Amino acid sequence: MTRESLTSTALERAEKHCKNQGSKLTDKRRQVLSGLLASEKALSAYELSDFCRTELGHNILPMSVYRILEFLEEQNLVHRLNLANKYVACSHIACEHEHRLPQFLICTSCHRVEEVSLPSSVMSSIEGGAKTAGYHLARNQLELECICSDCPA
Amino acid sequence: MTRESLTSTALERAEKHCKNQGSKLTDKRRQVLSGLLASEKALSAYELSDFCRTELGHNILPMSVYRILEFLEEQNLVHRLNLANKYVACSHIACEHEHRLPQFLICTSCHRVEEVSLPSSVMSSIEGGAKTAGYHLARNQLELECICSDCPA
DNA sequence: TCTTTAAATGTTATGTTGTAACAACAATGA
DNA sequence: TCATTGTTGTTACAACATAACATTTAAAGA
Repeated sequence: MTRESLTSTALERAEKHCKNQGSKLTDKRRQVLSGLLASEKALSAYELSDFCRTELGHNILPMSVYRILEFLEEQNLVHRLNLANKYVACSHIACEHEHRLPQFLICTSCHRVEEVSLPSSVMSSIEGGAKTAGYHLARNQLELECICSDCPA
Repeated sequence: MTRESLTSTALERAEKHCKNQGSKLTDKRRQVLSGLLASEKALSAYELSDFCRTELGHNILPMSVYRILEFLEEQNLVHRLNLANKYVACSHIACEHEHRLPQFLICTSCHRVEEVSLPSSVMSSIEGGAKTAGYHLARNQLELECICSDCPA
């Protein structure tokens, strides 16, 4: 499947998903989401604002981008990467898979991001280690600083 | 052991450690490190600058704090938490333990931080998952967003 | 000791990320 | 139509971080 058709499929599903939730995927929200889907890598809100303007011709100021990203994150359509202060589209919008607890491999060099699913035994073992220390996990989202295969070690 | 004696022990060891590395723990560096050791929780560079001034009477501007934290991190005396944009003193300075790959449980509510060591099997399993996706870990430092036992869930 | 050099710190300016507060506009339902 | 709510625009500012250059301090060699 081409990137374009994947994107349009994802946008259709996102629209249905929002409707099911009783909210709306407005034009601006669709533009921001399509920007993230078109990007090869994670983008900050400011970068995404630039990307939408220069690549897609959509003028969306950073403040609006923040608000829209917040909305899209509530809808599980995008993920915020706290380790990088950047955002990625959820890689499962266009596919049939149920949404699982996400783990992210973030290339610190080029900001390419891979969304993976580690064995649940790993996550439960981490959770167990936290519990021993008197903590419990606030988000089961794991973010790992990596180097991808395209970047020099 | 009291917090004060732990701190002075840690500072002594830090000084020796630096000397072994051919570098120096200057007055300012010692002040910044003692600030972090005295703090109950992770601090940003600006917060640490304030803390040193108001609690310890040491005037160190944020720019210097950044430089000094960079130095202390190279010496493995402090850790930068990318998830919170804050810094903590390494919890192993004063103790005999060898420095292992650190994992951090970070309370997102009060910024209290616990430095733990998860089983190496967990880390290797994570590393394996990354390798499958064509990534390799850049830092074996795991940062987990948690809620500590003192904070309401 | 004196001089030279390098390291550390001070200072100013600016870039980047994120939020607060309020205005304007649009969609919806009574 | 009018009121209400939700969405977006706009301005201002707070917090985090770095760049560039000046000044001071420490170390090393003559």
